[in-house]
Amino acid sequence: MPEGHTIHRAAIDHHRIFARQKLIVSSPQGRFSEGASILNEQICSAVEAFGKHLLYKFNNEYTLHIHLGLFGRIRKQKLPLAEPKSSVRIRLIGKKHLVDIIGPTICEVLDQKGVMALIGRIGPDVLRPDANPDFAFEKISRSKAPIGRLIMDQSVMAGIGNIYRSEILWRQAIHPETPGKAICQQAFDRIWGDARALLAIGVERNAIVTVFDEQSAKRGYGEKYNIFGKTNCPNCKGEIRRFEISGRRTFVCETCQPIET
DNA sequence: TTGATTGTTACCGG
DNA sequence: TCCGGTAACAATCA
Repeated sequence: MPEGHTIHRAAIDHHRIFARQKLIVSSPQGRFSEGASILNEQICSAVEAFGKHLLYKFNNEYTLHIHLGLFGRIRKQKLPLAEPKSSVRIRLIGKKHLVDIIGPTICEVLDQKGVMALIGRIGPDVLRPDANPDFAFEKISRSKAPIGRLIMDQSVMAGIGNIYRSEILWRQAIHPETPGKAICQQAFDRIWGDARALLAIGVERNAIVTVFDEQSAKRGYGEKYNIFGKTNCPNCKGEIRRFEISGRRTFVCETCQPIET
């Protein structure tokens, strides 16, 4: 679930239901009691996403920092209260809604300095209007690491996860094993633009959708991916190669995505 | 019970 | 210094 679009969607949604409200913040399992007590009964001023990091800002200058990792989930419900699942780490309650944060890898309270440090170490987020893509291109064009690794490196550019990685590179006909330094400005611009467009659609539809043929448009659903988890290329029908980049499965059509060096 | 999974970081060796 | 590999952590489902 958690690629960048999930977090941005949550930020927009939670800002809508929580901003300017005094929140009840609790730690049902008691595993985040100190943090919860700092934030409890404070007014939420903003909810923002930076890459896959979610920040709830409060008027007392403290910020709740959430990262869902691979397994974390966010569950929003309308009041009245329901019993939290046993894996709920922190629960936020506003006037009409509650949000449970389930199994995050990061759940902590940051001060202003901590927030600055966090934002400083995250690369430009493809979904943020204030992102500077030049920073990412600069890093990519100086690296000999494969582009498939670089675009998913959140300190290079933020937001892309394992599914979008294979999908974007296939759509842009770029081989994931192409070294960063072999990626020209135009190729990078295509990657950045496609990432931004796809993740924005992901935010809207609350799903990873990278296929836009007539059939799926008419029906409103259909195949969601072009290449991820597939055995044959939808374009040339050839066999798709499956391998790993930094321990994560990657899919490539050697015919449609020729490698450049 | 085992394995797989839309993620990240600390640590270590080359 | 930089790069790649490995372990650790998280929750759920088939």
